[in-house]
Amino acid sequence: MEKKVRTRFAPSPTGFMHIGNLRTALFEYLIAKSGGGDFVLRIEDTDQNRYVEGAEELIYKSLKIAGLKHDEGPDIGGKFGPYVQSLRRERYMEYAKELIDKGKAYYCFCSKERLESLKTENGNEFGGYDRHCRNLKNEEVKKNLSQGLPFVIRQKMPLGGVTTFEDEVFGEVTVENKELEDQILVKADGYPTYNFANVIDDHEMQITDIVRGCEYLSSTPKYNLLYEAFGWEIPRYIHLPLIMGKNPDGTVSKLSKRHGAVSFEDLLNDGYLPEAVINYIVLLGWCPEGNRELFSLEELVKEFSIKRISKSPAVFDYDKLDWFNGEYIRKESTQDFIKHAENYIRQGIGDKNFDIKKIASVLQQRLVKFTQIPDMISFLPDLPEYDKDLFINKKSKTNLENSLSVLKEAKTALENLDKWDFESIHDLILGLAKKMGVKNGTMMWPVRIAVSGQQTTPGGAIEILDILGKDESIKRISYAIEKLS
RNA sequence: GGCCCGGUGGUCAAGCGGUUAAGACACCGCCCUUUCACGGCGGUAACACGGGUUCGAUUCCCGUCCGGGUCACCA
Repeated sequence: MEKKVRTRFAPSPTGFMHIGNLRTALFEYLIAKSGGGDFVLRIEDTDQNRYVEGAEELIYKSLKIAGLKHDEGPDIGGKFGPYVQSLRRERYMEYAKELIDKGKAYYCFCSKERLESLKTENGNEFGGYDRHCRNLKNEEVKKNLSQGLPFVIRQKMPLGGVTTFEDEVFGEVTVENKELEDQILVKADGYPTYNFANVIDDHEMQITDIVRGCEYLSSTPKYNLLYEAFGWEIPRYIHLPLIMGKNPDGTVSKLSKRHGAVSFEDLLNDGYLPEAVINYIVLLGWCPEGNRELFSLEELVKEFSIKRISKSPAVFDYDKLDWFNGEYIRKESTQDFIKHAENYIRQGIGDKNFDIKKIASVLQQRLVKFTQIPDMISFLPDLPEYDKDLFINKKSKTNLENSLSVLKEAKTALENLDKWDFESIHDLILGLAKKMGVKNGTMMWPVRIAVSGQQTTPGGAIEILDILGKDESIKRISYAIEKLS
């Protein structure tokens, strides 16, 4: 029987959810779920210098918002716990010692200063560790230990030969062992390094599929050597192509802070919907079989296939994200949209008592992201100062003269209108246009300019009149008439 | 610099030896229209280069070039 798929998301608590990490989590989730397996969350906090307050909560929160529900984790438990590495600290040392006994690892007493001088000495910034302590005599090791000398434990790499592994997306990758440094497994503070803790935990938690960014591709042989040293089964590797960001000079590099908002929280604060972000990033390095692009998470679970993960890096493109966001905004129910937009709308209209629902319905059809709202509707509470040339529009056949007469007619008609709603205003204005023998545009354009003071607006003349209300609308039209007289 | 990986329009991408080389975003034009947006229609635009293999290469192999990743007591 096929073993049940188990993937894990293993972030370190850095205080933000990098978009690359989110994408990795998403793929891990999809691989687990599409195979009917489990998705495990493990916190990798082995760097005690990097402790960030509240970081773990942020991880839970982000996963929840993204809809990536884990089956095991620090917050919900599971039979392979604890799921926080600092809580598993003792076992790593035991495993490291086991490796020493097996002759696959060794104590190293080199000082950081010595290591540093190794690099500067020969002007060789890429020079690695010189394996100084690899062949220390047993007595010497014992002596150093008993003297309480600080030490690290290093992995003993084979000096020759090659290590080959199979990656599900990149295929067979071979690295010469001499390229592999005797990497540190246990640090001087007794904590394991990422590379070591990762292997131990993945094995203990019975992770079957290791999914991660392909920046780990070249260090994977080190992992395999560890698995082999322990005699453990090597998991499947699934390395994901990197997400790149555009640099100001036109080049690209691994997406990072300098490319702007790249954490999930930033994107959310920027007015993007989580569903849109998820949908967009899943298409970065993966594509479905057909031409469809819009997918819910559940649909992705059905559709996902490791076979269709691509190898080449993908540039993160805000234009496309914007498009997805617009699509998702338009798909929202009116209720949901209002829920998401309300605060932004209130921010835009200040203390004015406009109908939020009416504003929302006008916005939903043309919004790209929620943060645009205040600017888009700022003309509602306060009529901006504008140039009367705005009344001139070729397509609508308007000029200063006919705008004035249209506005005068509109004003009196509007003043006599008792019932102020979309329907009534609509009929009135259109009737007026007919009466005056002008095309609708010639009627609407001046009115819209008069009540908005802007060349482009969300919604047309009638919607704006409706939102503004009778008094304010007439006030603005009067002002325009004055301006044109 | 060593090693590893990649290279189809500006971006995401299908393709898997024979295609008029899909589709989406962006851009441009037209239509719709009450401005904008939405929607509809159309358009510009790509197989990095050089060698092989083959009747035939975007597709397979090699080299070059370009891009990225990695070389921490970070993850």
